[in-house]
Amino acid sequence: MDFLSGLNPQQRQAVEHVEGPLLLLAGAGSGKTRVITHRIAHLVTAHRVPGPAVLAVTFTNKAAGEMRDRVEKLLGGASYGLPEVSTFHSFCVRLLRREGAPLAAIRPGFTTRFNIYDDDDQIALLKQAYRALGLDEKFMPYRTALSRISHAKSNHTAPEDMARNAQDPLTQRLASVYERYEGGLRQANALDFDDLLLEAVRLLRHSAEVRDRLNWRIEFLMVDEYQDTNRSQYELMRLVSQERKNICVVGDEDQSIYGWRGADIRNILDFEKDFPDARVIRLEQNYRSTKNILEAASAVVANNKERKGKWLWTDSGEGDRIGLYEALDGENEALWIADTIERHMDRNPDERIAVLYRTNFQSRQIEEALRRHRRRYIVVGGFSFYQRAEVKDILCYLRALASPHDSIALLRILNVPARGIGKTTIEQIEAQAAQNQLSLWDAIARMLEEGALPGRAEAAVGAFRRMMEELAGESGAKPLNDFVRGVMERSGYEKMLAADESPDAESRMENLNELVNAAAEAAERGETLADFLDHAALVADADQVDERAPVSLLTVHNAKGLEFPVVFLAGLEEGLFPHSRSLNSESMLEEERRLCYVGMTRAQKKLYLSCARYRRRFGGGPAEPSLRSRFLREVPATLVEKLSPSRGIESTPQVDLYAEQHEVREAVKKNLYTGKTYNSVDNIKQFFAERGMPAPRGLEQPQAPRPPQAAQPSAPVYPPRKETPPPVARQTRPAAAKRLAAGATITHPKYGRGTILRREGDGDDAKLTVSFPGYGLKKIVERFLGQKIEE
DNA sequence: AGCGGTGTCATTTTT
DNA sequence: TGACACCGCT
Repeated sequence: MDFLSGLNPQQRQAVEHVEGPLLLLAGAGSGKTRVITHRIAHLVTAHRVPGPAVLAVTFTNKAAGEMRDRVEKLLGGASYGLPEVSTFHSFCVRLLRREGAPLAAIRPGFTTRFNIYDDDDQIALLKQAYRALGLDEKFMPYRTALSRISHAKSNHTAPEDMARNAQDPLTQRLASVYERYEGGLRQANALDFDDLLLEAVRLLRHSAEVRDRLNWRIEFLMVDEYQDTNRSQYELMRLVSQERKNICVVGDEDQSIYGWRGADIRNILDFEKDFPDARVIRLEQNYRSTKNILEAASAVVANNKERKGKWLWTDSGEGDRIGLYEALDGENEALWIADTIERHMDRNPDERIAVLYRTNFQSRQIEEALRRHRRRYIVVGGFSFYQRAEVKDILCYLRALASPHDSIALLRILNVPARGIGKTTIEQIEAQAAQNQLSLWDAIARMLEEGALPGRAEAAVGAFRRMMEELAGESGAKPLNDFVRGVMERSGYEKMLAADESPDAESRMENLNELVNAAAEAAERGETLADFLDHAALVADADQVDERAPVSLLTVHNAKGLEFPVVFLAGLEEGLFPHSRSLNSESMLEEERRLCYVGMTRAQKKLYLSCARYRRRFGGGPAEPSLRSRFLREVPATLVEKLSPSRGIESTPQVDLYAEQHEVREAVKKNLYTGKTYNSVDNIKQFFAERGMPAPRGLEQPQAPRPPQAAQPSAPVYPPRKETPPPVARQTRPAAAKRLAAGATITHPKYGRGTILRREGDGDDAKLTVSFPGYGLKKIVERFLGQKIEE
């Protein structure tokens, strides 16, 4: 078989590279998956490398699955043995389960039957730590604490280190939360996602035997999306490849968008330093987008300093210019998007369309507008199957049955369904556990023995314990799916749902049936309960990305790795994209810019950019004026076609147009809009069914006629404002009221440097909304700022 | 133990 | 707007 034909010279070089470190800088749409899979196939067939001696590591299950499929297809049914394609985390789990025993020497209590704690579990553990320390979320939001702890862990900062180096009382206390958090993990013999990597690294450092064995087995290592690796992933990959140095990393520094999660862009920027004899190959030919799209995106990202520098080129034609629409407000932006989508679909019904945005809340208005056109769409993101509350509940039963000392799992189900174990009782048990360093399960046992609980509580807790013991006795005695079903029945969970009259109880029951199906499939594959739980923890596979959906709504982060013929990138405004939290740090701003680059390069044929002059940030408040994103200014004007209505806000609102729009809006509110988010086909179908309407186009066989009231909102007109003068003021009136316009940087005596996002009012009453790094958004009366103006 | 009212707060999220 | 934690009531 020949895996070299059909490749461009650089791709071919990469595929033919055999020994030694290789850095593959693969620009967007440059065919990197093709190169990786072909290189694997080439190694196996031309160089007689046994399949299993190749390890390819990715971040997502989806990427791993795709790669595995493609390699299998390339190698056909031949008997080379298949390479190992795995996510970082599942690779670590496998390693730790199989060969992790030596870790017990340096991590007392560790066994290879550890539990895996996901997000929810982490938060539950944090809550417990807060409670024990008498803290509440006002001290620090859970998410923030979690992120800080995660960063600390990944940098090998122990709780003691954090406490010692703490510069402020907040960090001081966080250190004790961190300590408790770690203690809770140990107590339950649990590893969080960070630990899976960290412990794998520790294992390989600690045990020369395990390390050598692994290095001997894995001859070639490939790492995908290298720009998104964090420190421990980097260390892990180094350890795995240290013997032969046959490490090939593939990535694009311009697409590094997970710095906030600990990804370290230096891993890719410094690869040549870390591996001095590394070969570097750039894949710069883009096979995805038109010339105009590519140039526009490249021009934007070229403003970044932290990059190795690439310039993508393409053989394809110029294509259309980039459409730019400046709407009056978020609603009109959404209406315009929906309208433009309709026109596209009329002309080209088979071209998939994506609407990308920076933050999830933006999807609401767009959904609303699409629903008005009865256009079928999906929202990517949101809850995956295994994260749903009811699924998680049953999984926690299973976990608590498989490992009774998994206190977080036990805590979650202790009184679900309600069985008379109240808050006070739970607190007592927790206190007992904390005092004597026991798991909740052991604490329960001891309190029952000692008669330490009041009569009613004792009966309830005792009954719970007996139930769990009985259930545990049945584990393994019957097929997994029967066991799961049994748990649902005996725990009373099924009964609880049956008694629930609320409309979504039915769908929750369906989800649980689905869980039983999943268990049945696992059983057929010969998996044990423990295998099944690993799978549930590591595979958050959602029923998401429906490839058939003609219109997808998703965040730019979620769009990474995808491509669409038509792409809308919405909400390009200062403070939204780039996000306000990034405005004060150069490196964060560069990440926003990369994010913008990722968004733009998803488009194959047509790219639309849009922004709004006014935007309603949260619920009810008035729409507030906003500034065009700096990224828009970075797109060369020659590549842009302005689509904004000629009759802009400068002109007086025309009453008839406004009235017409107003009517439409009212109709929308009455007939269609419920304020809820519908993100599955079934929901949309149900939504229309409830209202006795025909289902949206594409959902039903006979195509429903276009609703007559779907008017074309072509010339958006803004309702007269009550207080603030029209926004034109800001852009055409040069420095009328002092020079503190949005975008300027100021220095505040207390908060330091900050960027002005908004200005309200005038004269002495002028209020500024300023984003300060580390403090968030603050409103400040201009008068009090004195002369602290920097620019 | 479970409810309803009130206050607070709002990125991005591969595993 | 809407998700949540908390409080006080029953």
